[in-house]
Amino acid sequence: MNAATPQPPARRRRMSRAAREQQMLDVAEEVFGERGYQATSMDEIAERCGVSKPMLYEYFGSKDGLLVACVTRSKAELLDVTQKAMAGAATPEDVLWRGMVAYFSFIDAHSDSFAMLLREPTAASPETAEAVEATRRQQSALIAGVLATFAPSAPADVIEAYTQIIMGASERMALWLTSRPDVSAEDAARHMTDFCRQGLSPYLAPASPPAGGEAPPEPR
Amino acid sequence: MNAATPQPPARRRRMSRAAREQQMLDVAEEVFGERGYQATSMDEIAERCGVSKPMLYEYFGSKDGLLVACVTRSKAELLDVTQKAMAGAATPEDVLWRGMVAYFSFIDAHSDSFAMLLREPTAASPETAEAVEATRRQQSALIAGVLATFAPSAPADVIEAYTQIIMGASERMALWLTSRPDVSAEDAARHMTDFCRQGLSPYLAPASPPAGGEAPPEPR
DNA sequence: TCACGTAACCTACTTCCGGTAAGTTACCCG
DNA sequence: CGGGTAACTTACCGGAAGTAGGTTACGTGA
Repeated sequence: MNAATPQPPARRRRMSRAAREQQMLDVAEEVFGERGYQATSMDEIAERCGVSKPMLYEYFGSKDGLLVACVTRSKAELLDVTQKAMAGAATPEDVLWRGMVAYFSFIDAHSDSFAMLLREPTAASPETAEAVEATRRQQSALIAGVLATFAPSAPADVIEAYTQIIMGASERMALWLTSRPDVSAEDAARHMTDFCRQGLSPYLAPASPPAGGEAPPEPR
Repeated sequence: MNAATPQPPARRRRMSRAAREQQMLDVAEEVFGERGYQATSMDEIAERCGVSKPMLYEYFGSKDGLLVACVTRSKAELLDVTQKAMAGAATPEDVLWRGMVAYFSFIDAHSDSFAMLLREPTAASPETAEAVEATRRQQSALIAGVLATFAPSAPADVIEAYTQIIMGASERMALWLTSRPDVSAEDAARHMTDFCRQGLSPYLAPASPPAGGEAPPEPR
């Protein structure tokens, strides 16, 4: 793959800690995405970085540590994109719609590495799984917040349960999306918002204006 | 460690292929559940079976193969229990309710090993992940069937999407359930059915009788 | 009841990979 | 231009997956 590009400057350069770290994460994300966590060896990642294995351990401590770093970075980016997208919304419905579109679009664009992120994160030790679960909690917090404004009359346990429902549904939907080239991110978002709007209807804020207008393109 | 217990019947018995296979699956499910996939060694499973490692390879080919066999067996059992529970239902709503209760109850009862099943299955090679995904498709088929009777007016793509939504939501909900001792399987089932009934309402069969009566205990 | 074939089983190994110790080299700064 | 530091390497260990080939218990027919 890189046989034709033996690095323009044939000499390998020393890089600053920060730069090397980002490069390692880029490479690791790519290789994990290609091969899966198990099938990836640290030696291969190191080689693709043009560096030797102990460097990876210097920076990330362990293979698990590297995976967690990848997941953390990607999820943070995903969360950021989603949050920014929702910021411009007027109505709660619009928040939901924009959030979903941003979420699915991002995953669709990064599908190769994200398939791993959505399924692989639990690959290793319980502590690793816990670290990954922690990033998921950030996302739950965001969703719970949306739900609380969207359905202010819902009791706390319902909010909590529905947060889990929406998280699980979104992840599975994202996986489905990556396996179906004919389904667009908007399609996925529309199905999700349709389902969720109805699901939440018993708790809907009564004061919701008569449909934003540019928001969800109508259940067809 | 085992110095004090030199096995009550000091002689180890030879077992038939079928019996040994089931015992191995039982032990593997237990150990995977305790330690997680990665942290479990084939030697440990073999030792707990009172047998040596090559036997495991004789029967299951590889560590992945053993995991797949565990998952397949458990998921088949889960599917069976769920299907049987739904068989006795009168209305579509009741089908949904009974299915959910059976599903969550089963997972709650087997929580230790099922936490692994729900999160760990993708831990290994892509082929393994695919094998596990295949068992998931059986479950999708069941759900899609329920949806088709529940919401006969829904178009095919909606059925498909909602199937994924419900699968993901159920799995996430199951995970949440196992981490929350104060939440019962019925609680989880109630939240799911409430949400789904509403979510599906635009496509509901018009002829659905005015609420079963003994089915979902009312959204509180 | 005893030989005998087969299938369950084991010992002893190779290989591969995660992880580490200890030494080396490029670069920055005075 | 010399010294110090931080990026980097080689060469190794231990442990677990997977395997080759031999051994022993058990059912079965004479």
